Amino acid sequence: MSDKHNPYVVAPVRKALSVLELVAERAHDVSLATVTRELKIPKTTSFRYLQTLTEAGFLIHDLVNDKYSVGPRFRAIAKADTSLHRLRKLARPHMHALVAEFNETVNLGLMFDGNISYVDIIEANQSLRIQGRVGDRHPLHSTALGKAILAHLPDAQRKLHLARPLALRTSRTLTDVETLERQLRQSLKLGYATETEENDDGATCVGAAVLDDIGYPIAAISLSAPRHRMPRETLAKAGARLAAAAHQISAQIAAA
Amino acid sequence: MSDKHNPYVVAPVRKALSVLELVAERAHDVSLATVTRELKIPKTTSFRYLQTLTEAGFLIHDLVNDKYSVGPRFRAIAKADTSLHRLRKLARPHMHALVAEFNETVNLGLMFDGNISYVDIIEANQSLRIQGRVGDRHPLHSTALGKAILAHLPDAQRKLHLARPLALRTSRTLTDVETLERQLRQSLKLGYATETEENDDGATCVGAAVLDDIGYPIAAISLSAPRHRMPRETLAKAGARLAAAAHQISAQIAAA
DNA sequence: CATGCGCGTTTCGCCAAGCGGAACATGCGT
DNA sequence: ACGCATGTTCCGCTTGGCGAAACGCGCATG
Repeated sequence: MSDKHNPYVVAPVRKALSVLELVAERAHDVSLATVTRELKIPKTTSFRYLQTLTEAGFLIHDLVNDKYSVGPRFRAIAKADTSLHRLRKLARPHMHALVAEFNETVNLGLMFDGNISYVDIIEANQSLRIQGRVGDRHPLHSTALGKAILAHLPDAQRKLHLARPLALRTSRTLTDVETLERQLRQSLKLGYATETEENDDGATCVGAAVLDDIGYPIAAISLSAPRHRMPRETLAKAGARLAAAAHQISAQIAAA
Repeated sequence: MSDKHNPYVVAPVRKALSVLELVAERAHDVSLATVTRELKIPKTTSFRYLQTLTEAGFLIHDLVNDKYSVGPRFRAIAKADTSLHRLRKLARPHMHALVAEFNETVNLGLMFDGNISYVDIIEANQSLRIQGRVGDRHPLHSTALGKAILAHLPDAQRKLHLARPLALRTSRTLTDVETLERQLRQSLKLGYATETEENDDGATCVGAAVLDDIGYPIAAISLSAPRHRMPRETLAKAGARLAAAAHQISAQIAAA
């Protein structure tokens, strides 16, 4: 594509990104005149792109000095991207180790819009396996990922989540808040959460929360297997291993 | 501006940034269909913006899974911005302390395109003071900032810079490479560089390099004063203090 | 103090490119 | 094998992105 002109490129977008790059890479605030001179574009064009990037929050306009610099939206998404990229990077070796040990699918998920969002999945090398998909959303209350996160939330936040209607996913889905709260307290003690056919028939999962440096649950990892491959002892062993892995990931995150 | 429509905003740019935000904030790779659904835009429009952002390097397109994720150009400028922002933030208190102690102007500069670029300046509280401007470019060989950086460059890089024509800024500008090399070696020993009326008539400056964690000079700080306010003892004292400040800034940078 | 210049902002007419719907291509699931 | 969802290509339309010119403002200079 570098030697072939892409007919779908929207030229104003391309040029505005050049303006953003110039401002972000310059060590100091940039004037409209500097943008015009260095990118060799008409000053009304510079003016429009600077206004657009500022309106979108990617730049800020210092009205006193008539200079532009990087804005909060750019920094926010840069930080989001860095955090997520780093979380995945730190978690992956642990997930691979868990798959190697148990030969079951291991998932990394985040809480997003009051649900669990699957961020990364490393699949077991078996024909019969629990198969989530990256990008899928599932409820908090009926997944091991979700329950692990709920267990570590501050009381007020957890109560808010559990106050919402709790969907029946299977006949075994827990929807009684008191029962759930009791289970979550137990999970907090154990260091891992479990769900048995609460989200998908035939599936058992065990999950553990990944915490930030102040103990807030930012993600969770889980291991999923068909129920018959998860006798009580295996579940407890997997739970302990997930808790240890989640703890290591949390420590690595905090060490930055 | 939030309750008033800005007529200069370029709509495609604004919308494309929304696409970039969506992808950067999503914890996993995003499909064209997801962008279309979540931003409620026609799929050909999604397609165009995704192609444009990818062409610009802000996103990458995983052709196997037909998913988009954050690309190298976005990460590069995010990193550049973070680094510069952090450098300024770490340096500022040290610069303020130096101004407080000597009551002369203190500058932070970077090497940029073979010149020194002034990034931040804290001015002395005196009528007669040396007045640079943020954004100004000056030669390496005739400024304390530049000489401090040159002193710490690897031999090959320093030789390349000194091989270029060395402009006469004042009658005292050094242009003989051997003399400069000898002075730079001395600066390396002292921990600071000086220039006396080599860049501006009447001005004396002393500067020290800020190094990264592998010892490469990424920036420099300097103090500028009218020559008569800089007797030999003051110069030496300022030099030692600048060296100490630069060293502390370097350590803070490395501690991340 | 007046003038000129540089910079940023506003206006205006032009035209081409951005837009979006439709059609097409592909791959996957049933 | 068929239907559906997703991604890509095509096409005609219209409107908004463009850039030159004009205007406003502030600063430097004589």
